[in-house]
Amino acid sequence: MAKPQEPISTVRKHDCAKCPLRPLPIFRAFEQQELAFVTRFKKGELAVDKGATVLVEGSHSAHLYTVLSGWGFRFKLMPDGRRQILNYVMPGDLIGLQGSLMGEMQHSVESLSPMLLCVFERDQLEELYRNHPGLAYDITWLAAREEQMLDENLLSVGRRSALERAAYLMAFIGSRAQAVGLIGRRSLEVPITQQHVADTLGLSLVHTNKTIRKLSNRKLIAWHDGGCTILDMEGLMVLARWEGLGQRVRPLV
Amino acid sequence: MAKPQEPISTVRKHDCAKCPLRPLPIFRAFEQQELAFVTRFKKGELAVDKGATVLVEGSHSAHLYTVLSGWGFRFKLMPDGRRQILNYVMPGDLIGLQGSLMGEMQHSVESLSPMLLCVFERDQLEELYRNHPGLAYDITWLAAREEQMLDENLLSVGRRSALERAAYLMAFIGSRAQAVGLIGRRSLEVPITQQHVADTLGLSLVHTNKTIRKLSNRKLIAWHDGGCTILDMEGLMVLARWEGLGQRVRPLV
DNA sequence: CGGATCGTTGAGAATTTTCAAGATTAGTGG
DNA sequence: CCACTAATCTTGAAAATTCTCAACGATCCG
Repeated sequence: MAKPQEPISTVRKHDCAKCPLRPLPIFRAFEQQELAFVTRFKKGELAVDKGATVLVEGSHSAHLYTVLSGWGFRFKLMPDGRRQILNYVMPGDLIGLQGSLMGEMQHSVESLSPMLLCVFERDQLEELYRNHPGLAYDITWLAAREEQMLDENLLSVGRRSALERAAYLMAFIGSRAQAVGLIGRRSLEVPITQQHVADTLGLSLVHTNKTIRKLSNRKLIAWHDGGCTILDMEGLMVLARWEGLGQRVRPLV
Repeated sequence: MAKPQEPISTVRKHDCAKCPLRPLPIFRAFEQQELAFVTRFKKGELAVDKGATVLVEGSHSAHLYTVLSGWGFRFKLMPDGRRQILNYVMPGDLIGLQGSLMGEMQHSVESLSPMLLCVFERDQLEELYRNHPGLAYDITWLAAREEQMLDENLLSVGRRSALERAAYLMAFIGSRAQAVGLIGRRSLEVPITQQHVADTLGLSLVHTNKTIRKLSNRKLIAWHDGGCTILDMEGLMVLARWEGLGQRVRPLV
């Protein structure tokens, strides 16, 4: 596991009206009035390095974030150090909602690359719900989407073989990343280590290594130090017996 | 797997003002005005038998439900029949939200006992968000809680040994059931088969049987045909290395 | 150079699955 | 009442998967 570093905050603030994410076809268009509120809701930006702990289990964060750029992951630890990665976070994802609503964070979030996060204040959530039902609905929508992804991940860890699981994970990450333009058409590059894969799939590092090798041999992915490239999304999905996410237009808060 | 039966609907309608659930200490008190809306929001009740399919993957349900009484579970199937149980549903739980928000159900729900469900209409969700921000907030809260439980389940399936996993599951179900008065102080009776346990833990039926035997031998649970009794919640939690759910007061919609 | 991270490999050990069979119980139709 | 079926739980043993242990190679960086 990478040694977590401290977040580094910056003052620079992207204008929500010129949000680089919102024009993507995957995100629904916003009303002028919604945009205005979000602009006001946004308190600033947080820039973190690769390997930084963005949110930590057990803490009471006063903030929630929307990922503007970069990769990260959500995870839980057991007292004896076993780690389970729950999901990956990518641009457009809202993180810290659980902590904001229910008080204490029940999981941590760490970055896989430098990340830029839009910072919102928990205390303004109430106002959002009171005055902007459309945005409130969007937040619930995003929570339901996270739940749906967790359902898929749980099915995978519980019922797929090691090889299927690894194929599913690569296809899952790849298709999500593609939808938000994180990876180009020809450079499906994912910045994770085999330890991350192991902790996501619920497998040992050694067995993960051997499983990844099989995917490489089949030319479905290519692994290089500190990351991998997805070569054949279609093939991965077939191997995993996975239908793919319904990638419908979604809100961006 | 039990053969799913058809739901049976009834006309009888509990008065929300006399809701048998709301007085429980685990649920937060409602404003008079919230209660009034919920009463209007509630379209009726659905009574289903044990083994009924309440919601089915792939369908577009126009309803969502709050469980008034009984047990059930959420699950996903793979094309070849492998089944993963994602979570259990108990009184006070809201089901069908994913389907209502995102269109198509991505999982199914089946009953483990006769159940009584309060029926709400998807179309009125919008009005709820527009006019009752407190309730909207509650719904998001419930979605976040579901996500939190899924996180725990995923950690368990991914990183706990078979014995720990089984212990966790029993403690998890037991503590949730206790919180909503589903099981009395001395009769911690859970109506599930070993096949359900296997499909929850991601284990084979045979190995699940042997694992459950170990829990029985340690006097942590007692298994009888078609269900089990939890004997030692504390012991189960220690064995699973599980801290328990933060059982805070929660909303009931 | 020395330390740290990351990936790779072989081999034995442990866990878990699969296969096959049987016991018990409850319900059903004759 | 009885024969029969279906569901559930049990058990043993072989097979397959996965884990642990123990190395080692490569790269990067101060």
